[in-house]
Amino acid sequence: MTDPADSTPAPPPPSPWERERPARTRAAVARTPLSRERIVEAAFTVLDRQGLDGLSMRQVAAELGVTVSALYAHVSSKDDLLELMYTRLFDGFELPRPDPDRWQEQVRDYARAGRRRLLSHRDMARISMAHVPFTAELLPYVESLLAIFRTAGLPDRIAAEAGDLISTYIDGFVLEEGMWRDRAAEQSGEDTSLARPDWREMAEEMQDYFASLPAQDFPHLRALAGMMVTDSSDERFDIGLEIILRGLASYLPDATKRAPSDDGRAPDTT
Amino acid sequence: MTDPADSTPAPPPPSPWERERPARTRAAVARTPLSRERIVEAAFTVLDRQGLDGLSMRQVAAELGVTVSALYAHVSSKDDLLELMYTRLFDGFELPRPDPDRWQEQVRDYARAGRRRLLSHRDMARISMAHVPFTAELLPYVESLLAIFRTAGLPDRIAAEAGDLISTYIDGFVLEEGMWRDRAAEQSGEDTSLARPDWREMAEEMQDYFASLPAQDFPHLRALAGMMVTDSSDERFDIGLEIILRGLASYLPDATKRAPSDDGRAPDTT
DNA sequence: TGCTACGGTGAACAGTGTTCGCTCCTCCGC
DNA sequence: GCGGAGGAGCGAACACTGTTCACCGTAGCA
Repeated sequence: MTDPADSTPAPPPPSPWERERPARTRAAVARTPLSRERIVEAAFTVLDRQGLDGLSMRQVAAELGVTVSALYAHVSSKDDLLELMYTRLFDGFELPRPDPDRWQEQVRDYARAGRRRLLSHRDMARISMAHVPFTAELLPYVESLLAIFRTAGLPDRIAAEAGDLISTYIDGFVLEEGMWRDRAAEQSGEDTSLARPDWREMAEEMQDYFASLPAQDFPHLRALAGMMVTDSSDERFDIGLEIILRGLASYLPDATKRAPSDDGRAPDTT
Repeated sequence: MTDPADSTPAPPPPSPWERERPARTRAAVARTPLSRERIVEAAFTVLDRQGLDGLSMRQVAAELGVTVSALYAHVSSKDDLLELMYTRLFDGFELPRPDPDRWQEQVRDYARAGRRRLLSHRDMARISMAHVPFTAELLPYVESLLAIFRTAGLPDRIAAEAGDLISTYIDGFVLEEGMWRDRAAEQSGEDTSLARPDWREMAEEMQDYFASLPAQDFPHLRALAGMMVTDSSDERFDIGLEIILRGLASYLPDATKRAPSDDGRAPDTT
């Protein structure tokens, strides 16, 4: 805020012509007039840099070169801001036209896309977990998911629960991913930027710990040590997803046809 | 933790004999000397009264008639305290001896008991969601769950993921329950003690809202309005659980035998 | 009787979300 | 061209938060 063109990445370029915008007598530089959109954008910047615990209204204000109280003219509270960020997550999420023959793949795509979006911003799963997509602008997305289930032929009770189930699964899975990442980061480097390869290191450490447990008390934990904590989370995510999908498929009227593994994409269980 | 006598519900009774403990000159009353256990207990009291957002170290200290800094002699941080509370949740959780023929019922019992415990303290699901049961004293519980899955005959990869899956499901479900409860409470009565019957009222309100949506844009949401938000959460919990169990069952070698609904307890899908 | 050890105190620090009175800039109507 | 009105942003304040640290009073031991 000291000089024009300082704190934000792309302020209007200097433009020597138009000597207008005479750089207000105040410290505030002449810049676009602080909308909800700009606040949300700045909040994401702070979130990615400092995590949810470091996301304070003052930090967001500083990011914009503005005082805290200015934010409250556009955002009614911090919860309001978090809800805006949550809603923003769904922007551009593409809604498939339900196809009964491809419903499992459509759900898979939906879930994977959801996870990808949650991973696109630090601690986003924590924010997502604290909200429910029942605001007016998010209803189309839950409608779309329910459409897939219902047109696939699932009973209503099952379809209604399935939406909650996979949403919870996505959020919960990514949340746990984030916890592992945080734990790994805090264990070695304070600054998260340098502590990238320690994630793998921590997975090994955890495996070693499981393997070191007394064999008579923890036979199963030892046996599964290699699978409980693995660095390829993608695979784990797909497995959990597949379990849910199979459970749902068992409720289809013609369950016999597509029961165990028919669509050729289910991960093998070796 | 496995003492024959349960953990702490019985602090030393007043004992009118022994007029000692001369009620220190200070404001502090003469009382047992502030252990970790007593701090956790007080924290639960504050939690139930004021919720997680109202659970501050100062409140806990006040509950004990003690200054904040005194707490830090027994508890290294607030996170430490929360972890203690999380661990305490498992106290007395009974571990079944895995029985391959009853594995589904055992998992159901496990899940229902878990949910019951989460419901026993306000906002407990939020605390649980932020932790992972990989500390030394909690490992027996995950071992026990894995034992059920493995002895039932599930492939290792599936068993490893199943533990995470149902844990996440339990936490996520109860967390959402709590959000509904909170929303209903804040909508009418500020004080949570008087706002009991409004939960049902809000469910109706939500159903009405869904039913009022434009029929052409939200056909499925309208069709499922009655099931998305119902006051009998128990039923919804069991349905989600059943979906997961069926998915898991589909991975059993002899999947044909117990595929759709054999154990007679699965809820019908009418 | 003196002394040490320790559990608890109170004040302080740096930070939080939120509110409110005020200043100053901009723009509109005259 | 000028005066007034509106409003955006400022800065200080309030009531909190988690955490630390120098101090002290009491208890038990020598």
